Amino acid sequence: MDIKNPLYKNQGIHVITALFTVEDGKFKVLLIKRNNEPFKDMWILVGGACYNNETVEEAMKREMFEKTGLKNINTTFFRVYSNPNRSPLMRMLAVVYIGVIDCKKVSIQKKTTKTKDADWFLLDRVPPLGYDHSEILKDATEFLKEKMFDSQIMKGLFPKTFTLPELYKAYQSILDKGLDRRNFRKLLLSSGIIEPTGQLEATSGKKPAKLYKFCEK
Amino acid sequence: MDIKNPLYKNQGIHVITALFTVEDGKFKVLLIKRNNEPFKDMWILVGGACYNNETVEEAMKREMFEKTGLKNINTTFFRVYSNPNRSPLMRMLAVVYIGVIDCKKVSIQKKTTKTKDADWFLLDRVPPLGYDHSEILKDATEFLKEKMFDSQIMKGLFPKTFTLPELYKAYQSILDKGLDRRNFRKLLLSSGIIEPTGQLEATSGKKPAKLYKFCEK
DNA sequence: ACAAAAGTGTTGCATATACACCCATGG
DNA sequence: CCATGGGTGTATATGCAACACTTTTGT
Repeated sequence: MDIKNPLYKNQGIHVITALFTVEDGKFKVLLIKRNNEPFKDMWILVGGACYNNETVEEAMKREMFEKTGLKNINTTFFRVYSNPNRSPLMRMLAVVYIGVIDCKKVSIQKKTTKTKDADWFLLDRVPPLGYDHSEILKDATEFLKEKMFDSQIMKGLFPKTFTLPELYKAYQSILDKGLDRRNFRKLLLSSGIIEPTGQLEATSGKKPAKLYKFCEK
Repeated sequence: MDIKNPLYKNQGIHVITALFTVEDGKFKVLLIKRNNEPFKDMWILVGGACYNNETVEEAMKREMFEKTGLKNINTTFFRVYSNPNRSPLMRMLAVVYIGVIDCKKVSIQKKTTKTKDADWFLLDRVPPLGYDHSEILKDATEFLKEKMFDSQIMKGLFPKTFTLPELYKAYQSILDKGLDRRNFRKLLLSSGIIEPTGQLEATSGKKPAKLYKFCEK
């Protein structure tokens, strides 16, 4: 392979994460505001370029840390965007991940050398995004709704333990529709993605709920 | 983005297709023999580098044509392989597709400038492959077996019409196990991925079977 | 004993599985 | 009329959806 060949040279890989949360019953996504061209001052999903010595998973984690200060984020591969013109300066392939975390358990770094702001946005209040990130976000939201029921994708929202009523409310917020409370319970319990811990929540004023956790692996 | 930055420069994208067939009841994969370093004289899956002006889908189709002479192959995205050392000369991300075709309806170009041979291999007779293609082939085979029942991934084997007994035999060959003939019929008919054409096969010596086709889109 | 929220159960419908018989054709 | 292979049906089990009642706690 001739790395001077103009057909191949100057290709790059974007690693992007659509990071979601549920805060006070509201479904939100994390965006960062760019400090440099291209798309200076525009909001985009968290991400950046993959280095030569990294897997895309490693690059995705590094970029998340560099641009938001977040570490150990649980993410799932989503898909690849490869339109040659999706980035204006050079040809950048995009490898996109999806994650969900509890925004109250972390603090987001607002400014870095490459970003001038970072914040959680309600899904119906997202501004036009740089690159093709508006399209990516739309697709990623659909994907999350589908995969919530048969994957550990929601583990990041409840990394330790949770009650079924808590989980139920989070699912309703993301799906933006009502679910049968009792069937939801049966569905999740029989799915094999969560397991009981045998403990009860610390409560006040009502019947304490049982604590569950997402299964390991 | 600084394209002289050694962290980013000289990255490339491999587009790879695990192309399968069923010939005389035998499940096979198409391999090509390399003519150049690296992995000179070794067999690999069909693929090559993505150009700057192509989507990965377009590159996948071009590479398929250049290295085998095959056009209009129906493929499905499988996954990304990003180990930085998976290619020895430079960092190459791999975007992998899966397809299934009828090998009797096409002729494979044996030699090109980059390949010195091309052939269908029984899955249990595949030699050690170049790059990380042995691992990719193993993963892709698993994926095919799972997706056969709820996607159009098998459309390439029967691009026009087929009978249910023909389809049944192909499925058994790929899964390498027995299925209930009558339940297979009901499963496929109710899946919505195939539809009857109203016609019968041209037969000799037995009851003619009805012809079906994969639904459009 | 009451309010509030957690937890459990039942029934019907749809889908999947296991299994047996009938039908159309060519020779 | 028979051999070959295609096509259909039924009974059972399993999974999902709609729906109502009981339990536990703090006050």
